[in-house]
Amino acid sequence: MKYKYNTPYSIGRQLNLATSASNALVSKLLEPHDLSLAQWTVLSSLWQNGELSVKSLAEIKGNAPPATSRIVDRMLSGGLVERSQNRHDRRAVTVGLSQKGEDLRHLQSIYEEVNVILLEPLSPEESENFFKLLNSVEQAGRTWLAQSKVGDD
Amino acid sequence: MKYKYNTPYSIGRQLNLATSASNALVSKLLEPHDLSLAQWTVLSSLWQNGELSVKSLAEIKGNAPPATSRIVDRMLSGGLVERSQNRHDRRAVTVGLSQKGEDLRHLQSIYEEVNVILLEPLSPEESENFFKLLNSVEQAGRTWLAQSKVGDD
DNA sequence: CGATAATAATTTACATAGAAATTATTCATA
DNA sequence: TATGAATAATTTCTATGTAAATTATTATCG
Repeated sequence: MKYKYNTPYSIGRQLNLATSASNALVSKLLEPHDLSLAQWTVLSSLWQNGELSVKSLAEIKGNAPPATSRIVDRMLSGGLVERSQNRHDRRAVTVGLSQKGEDLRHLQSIYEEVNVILLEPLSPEESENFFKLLNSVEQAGRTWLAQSKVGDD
Repeated sequence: MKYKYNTPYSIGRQLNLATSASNALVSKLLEPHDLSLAQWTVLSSLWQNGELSVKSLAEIKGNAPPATSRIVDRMLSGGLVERSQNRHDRRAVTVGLSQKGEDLRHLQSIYEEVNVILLEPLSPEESENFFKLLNSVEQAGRTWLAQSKVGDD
């Protein structure tokens, strides 16, 4: 079979393909440390910001609280984080690093390795531009979604 | 809380954020038609290429066969596709459109609507460039992954 | 002040994804 | 041509994601 399939000129499709390649790469790098990408993301948020609520962790990762709540559960079992009650708001939970989680702080820089690998074919200007384009597209998507909710489509 | 959180300058993170916004947008557009993104993707592949094997569908979508096998199962139950045995290779399965799946062909163009929404803030040149950059990044990731397997890291 | 609305987290239900193992079939080659 | 390697699909297991419902707590406002 010489020619490949017909595929649409779809930004959504290309976004998914690139993201899935990126995520596979990160998973590979994290494998020796027994960390999933989702877990690394939580640790990274804590390394950079200190203690955070589940809501904040979810915001940073860009997904819904239930997903984050479960990841934190697993990380608790794995001894990577600690959970305590927020003193000022008893609804809220404070998630912080355990000693074990703190000791992995050197893994923070993995995202830089990934940047280097993914951006290898691009010039510094193109790389910078790419990041900005991704951000524009994300904002355009979110803006449309927010408006579609107002209109109650 | 005036200032947002500290987040890494991570291409992987920005890819995930943009992709998740895009996917949420598509899901919203497909909702009235009772289709998931995964199902639309299978239909789109069939609309553009005619009958395909599970392996081919998985390749086009860019994921592993088990995922595709399951989606096809659900679509069979929903009457969107038909399954038959490949005449030349009895291991292979041929997935084709049912009448119901054929009747949804007008939904093929949804990806163009999504392109318009996501690329709205960009000029045509920037849009074209963005698509190429996504492709470069995907290839860089896949190349690295393939090499890491040879080296048996 | 007290009723109602909003918020934080979790639970449940369901869809999706990958890896590994399994089965059936085909290919390659000695 | 017979046997071992490769391939196509599926099943099982585990991890992850969203949406909706639930619980507990806090905020708002008449």
